[in-house]
Amino acid sequence: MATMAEVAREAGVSVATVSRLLNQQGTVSPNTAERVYAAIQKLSYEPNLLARNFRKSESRVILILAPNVTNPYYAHILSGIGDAAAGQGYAALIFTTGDDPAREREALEMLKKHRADGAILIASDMGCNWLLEYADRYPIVQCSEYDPEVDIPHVSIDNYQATQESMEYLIALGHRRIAIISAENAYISTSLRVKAYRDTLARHGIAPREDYIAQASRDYSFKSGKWRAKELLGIDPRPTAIFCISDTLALGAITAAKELGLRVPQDVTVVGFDDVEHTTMLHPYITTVAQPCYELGKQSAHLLFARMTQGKEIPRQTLLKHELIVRESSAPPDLLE
Amino acid sequence: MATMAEVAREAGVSVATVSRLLNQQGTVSPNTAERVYAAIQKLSYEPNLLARNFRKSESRVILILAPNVTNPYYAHILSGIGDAAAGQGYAALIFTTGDDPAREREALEMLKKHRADGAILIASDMGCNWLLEYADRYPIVQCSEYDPEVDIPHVSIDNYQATQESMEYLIALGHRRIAIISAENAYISTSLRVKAYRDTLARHGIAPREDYIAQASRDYSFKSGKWRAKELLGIDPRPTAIFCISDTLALGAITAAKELGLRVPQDVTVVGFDDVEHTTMLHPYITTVAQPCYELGKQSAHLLFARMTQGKEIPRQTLLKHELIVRESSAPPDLLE
DNA sequence: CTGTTAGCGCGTTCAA
DNA sequence: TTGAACGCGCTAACAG
Repeated sequence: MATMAEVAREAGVSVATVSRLLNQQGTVSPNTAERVYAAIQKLSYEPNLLARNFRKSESRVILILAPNVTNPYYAHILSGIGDAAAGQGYAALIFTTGDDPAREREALEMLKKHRADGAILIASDMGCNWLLEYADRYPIVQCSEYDPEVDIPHVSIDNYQATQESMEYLIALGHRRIAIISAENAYISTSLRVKAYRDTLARHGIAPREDYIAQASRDYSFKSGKWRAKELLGIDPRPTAIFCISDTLALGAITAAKELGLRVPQDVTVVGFDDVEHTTMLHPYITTVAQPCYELGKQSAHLLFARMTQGKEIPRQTLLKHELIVRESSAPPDLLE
Repeated sequence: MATMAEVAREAGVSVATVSRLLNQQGTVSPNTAERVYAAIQKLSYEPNLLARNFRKSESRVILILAPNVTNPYYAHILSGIGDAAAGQGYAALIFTTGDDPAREREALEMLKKHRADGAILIASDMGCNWLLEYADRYPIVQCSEYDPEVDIPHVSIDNYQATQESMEYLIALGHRRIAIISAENAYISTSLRVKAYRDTLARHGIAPREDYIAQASRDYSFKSGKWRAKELLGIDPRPTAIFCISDTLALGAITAAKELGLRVPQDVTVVGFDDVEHTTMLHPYITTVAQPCYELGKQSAHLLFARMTQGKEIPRQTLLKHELIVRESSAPPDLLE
């Protein structure tokens, strides 16, 4: 592999000139520029990023932490981040944490070691005692989840508002016995959705029943959704609608209903959250709140770049637009029952 | 951020000693070792990977090229690669190519620039004229797709054998009018599957009908599967079974059947390929060929590491086990029709 | 507009 | 067992 010194010798100039040309720093006469380019061509020179990055003390890498990479919700966010990063000449280093704070912390060490210039935390619900220290010293942005008490820039949607809209929609349809399948995690999205669920019911004078509030596994697994739904649908009086805080859970609820001989939406309405694409592949298509996953990722990356260049003078919170999409899994309750 | 020199000064030793200790190179007396560790602790020193990697002329990064990151098939492979890489102290740099050879090539330039030590190409159907040059100079491994004519190590499954098993299964069920939905791409998996489809029919004395052979979009989109299936199901005589080369296409075929008022599997059998998890979320559960995606990724990474350490003396082809999983979407044809 | 030069932080000789 | 010294390839400050 040719080095810059060799190129310089070949072109009969100094390394500084070659460097200047490559970095559009200062000015180089068209004449010598041409000679240098010829030399580069001839030796098929490629700059050594190991050396360049070392010299400039930057890695041009951003760290992405996600619970996993197979959940389509995360995958779409990653996609948005990846494209935005590539557009800025950055590479995305993806670390999966499996929701393990220890691995999360371990990954953030990469920042200290100069393996990455900044980090985006996707769906991290960390205690934030020590996270803030990192965010103070390094550019860190959170995506989709965050701690409202902690001052770390983040991109998300208005989970409270989105849930409220879903609930208003269900109530307008005529539903009164509305259950919810939430999840056993500490995500802000989860608590905001549960809160909006309770508040909206209360505002309409509907007393929330504690047995209508179920919790699925922390990773929103299909199976846990199915089990919780079966329990809910066994309650007397049976809920006429189930609001699920993720599409996977909604799919589980629909399967549970079918296995109990209940039709969706005629016998029970099911509403999801996220709008991951594979739910549009089989009937009934799910009524759900669409999140702009790709955009969530893209904006997170842009926010991170802003943080890296402009320092801490960036917005603390960016909320993107959601959208309630009404499809087939929701209908008015059967009032004759 | 403290440097090694500062640690050395603090401990009253030379940088060489600190370095030796950190790299378990040579020997350091327990006495001084302790002093050095104390200094490291006190200054909370972290080695600068930028400098270390530069010095050792290695990036400890492997490049992953994938068409996208949202297709669950790729996502699971990425998951396997990521875990294997992390286990070896490597970071996985994921680049999405959108099936664009230009972007693929651009990404491989990273190898020349020393941004990565090796690369894994997932589902790359490149012409391979120039790919071989790269593979000759750098550690490169292909995952899932490869060119049989080109000598690049790869990990995949036996697509021919797997398809043959599916076809034998359908024929054993009594099917004779079997259609296939393939895809408009140049993947080896596609051509092997189509070939096995034809060969197996022929071996059973069934003349293949060209109009039973459909091609969906190159990325196996749900919609294209649906359209192709609708066309196939409109043919007289109507096929009693459709073999799809991906689960997404199978989902499309099932939807098409439903929209035409046909029941699966009573009126038409549908078989898929890949066994991506979300197909187990809604009925009918698909009969499909399961690919060990995670393992495919993991083995690819191990193969790459072998290539990086042992040079070119590694197996050219690694074939992992597939499995035909019979579920609900397949049944004997209705012989009374 | 161009060349000389000084490190960046580390690993690794070679001597002691 | 330890230390002194060199250089990886590049950028940037300075001098010309």
